[in-house]
Amino acid sequence: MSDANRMRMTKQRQIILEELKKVTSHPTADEVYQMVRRRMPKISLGTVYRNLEILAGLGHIQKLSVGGTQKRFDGDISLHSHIRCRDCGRVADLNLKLESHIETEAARFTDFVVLGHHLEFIGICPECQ
Amino acid sequence: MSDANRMRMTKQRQIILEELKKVTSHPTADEVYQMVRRRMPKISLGTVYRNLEILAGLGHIQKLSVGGTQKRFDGDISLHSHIRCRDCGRVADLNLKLESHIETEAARFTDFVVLGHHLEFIGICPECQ
DNA sequence: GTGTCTGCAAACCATTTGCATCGGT
DNA sequence: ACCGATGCAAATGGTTTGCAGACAC
Repeated sequence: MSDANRMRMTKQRQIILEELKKVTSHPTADEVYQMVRRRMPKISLGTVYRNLEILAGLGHIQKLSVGGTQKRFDGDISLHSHIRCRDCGRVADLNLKLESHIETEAARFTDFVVLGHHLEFIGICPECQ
Repeated sequence: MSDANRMRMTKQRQIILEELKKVTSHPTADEVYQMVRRRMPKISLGTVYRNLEILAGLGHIQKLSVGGTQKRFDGDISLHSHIRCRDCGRVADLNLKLESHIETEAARFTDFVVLGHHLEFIGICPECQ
């Protein structure tokens, strides 16, 4: 699964990756499915889920830990924060970064080993205002 | 729903609130159900879900927007960040707060109306290390 | 040829909901 | 008495999985 040596670059996987790199939205698995289906009508939703998981594991895409019921995926793997619409769930990028030592700082307050962080804003998108 | 005047303080609702205020963990709906069941064995899971939603709407408890598949609830309604265990999903408080200007700052970078933010750390809890 | 990947459909799991009845105010 | 709340069970919705055949290497 996470061993790139044994991973096959199937047509399905290729197209999922391409479509995700094309957009700046942060599609849910089902939205990726709809996008990919235009180019490959026979692909199954299960395959989309499996590949999103694999591609995220390899670091080619990002699985977003945002609120809401559905997971969202991002073709942009750079560290950046997001804002989610309270009303429609849409997610947009927000180019605000925390100082890089925030995790070191956080480690002082917990007995957990700190691995990373997410900053998410909640708001109302232009469409919903 | 959100009109406190019309809300009845049923025994179920009372106990759910009490149990949640008792603990510093951040239980899932099912964990709350298990806690409440000790005092009220006939309560239904549906009632727990309905009341958690209502209590959160009234601001008596907090619904956490953390990653993971299950929603979690917090009897502590103060603004604070959390750290979630990558391996077991456990959530703990982390007394690290961002400067209060962060939302005003964020508003400059987006066309969303900014309403709030969540800061979540990911790590490995003592049990899982 | 081998072993991973796919499509399909069924299974899973957290959460929500319809409904008849109950109980707070 | 009114109308919101409960218990129960079925429905929902997103995601995962088992399996037999297909395909990348």
